[in-house]
Amino acid sequence: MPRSKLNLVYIANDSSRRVTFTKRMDGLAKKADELTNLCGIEACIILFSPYDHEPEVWPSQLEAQKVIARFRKMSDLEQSELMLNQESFTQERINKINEKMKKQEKVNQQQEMS
Amino acid sequence: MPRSKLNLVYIANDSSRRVTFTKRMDGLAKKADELTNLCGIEACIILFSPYDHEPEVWPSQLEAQKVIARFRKMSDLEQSELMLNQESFTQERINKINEKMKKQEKVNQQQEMS
DNA sequence: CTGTCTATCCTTAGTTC
DNA sequence: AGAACTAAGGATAGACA
Repeated sequence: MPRSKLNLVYIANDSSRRVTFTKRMDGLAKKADELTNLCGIEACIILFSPYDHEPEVWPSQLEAQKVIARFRKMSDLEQSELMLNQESFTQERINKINEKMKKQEKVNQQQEMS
Repeated sequence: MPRSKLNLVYIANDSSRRVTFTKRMDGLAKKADELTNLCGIEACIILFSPYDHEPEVWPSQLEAQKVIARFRKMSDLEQSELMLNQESFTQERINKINEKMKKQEKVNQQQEMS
């Protein structure tokens, strides 16, 4: 950003793109480090660079695995909750229909008697 | 950082910690957005806040799933490579860790000076 | 390519409404 | 609570070694 305003577009030049990548990767990691320290939270960053055959992982491979595992668990939990909600919603509809059928039956019986 | 130098430690006060979380989460997402645009790469951030029962995911749930899947695949690949060529791989990692430690040491020294 | 420097732009803690 | 502001500290593009 210094010396010139940021242009948010792909850097065509290979070497300067690589330099920017390294600098900004460091910056991003530092920001993440500050955020997690200041707020006492867990986080991870995964990022693929064409410069390395392994992905960049912050803060560490192990920590990232932990965060991903927790993320997965929560996703699963959410889906279960969603299904539970749908079940109860469906059950509610069934109950309502049953109510209606009972009422209708009652009406039918009364009509037969008269 | 403005009005006072940053103290990189857990913010005890609940409401100001939450404000800082929101601001810095935005900042982090912006930085990640810039990095991925400028360098044409894929990335994701997963982060657990105590303010929400679901995790913050950047740039999106779907994109994160993709990145994680790719990460998993590469991890497997790495393990194969590790077995094939353990020495050079290990040496590379050792070099990287040494680099990181040097950088951190430098940061520590700078912080002590200020 | 890797590291250092610095002018300039960006981010954000504290404040106010 | 939440949005807007602003001074001050931080990040970084480009230049250089």
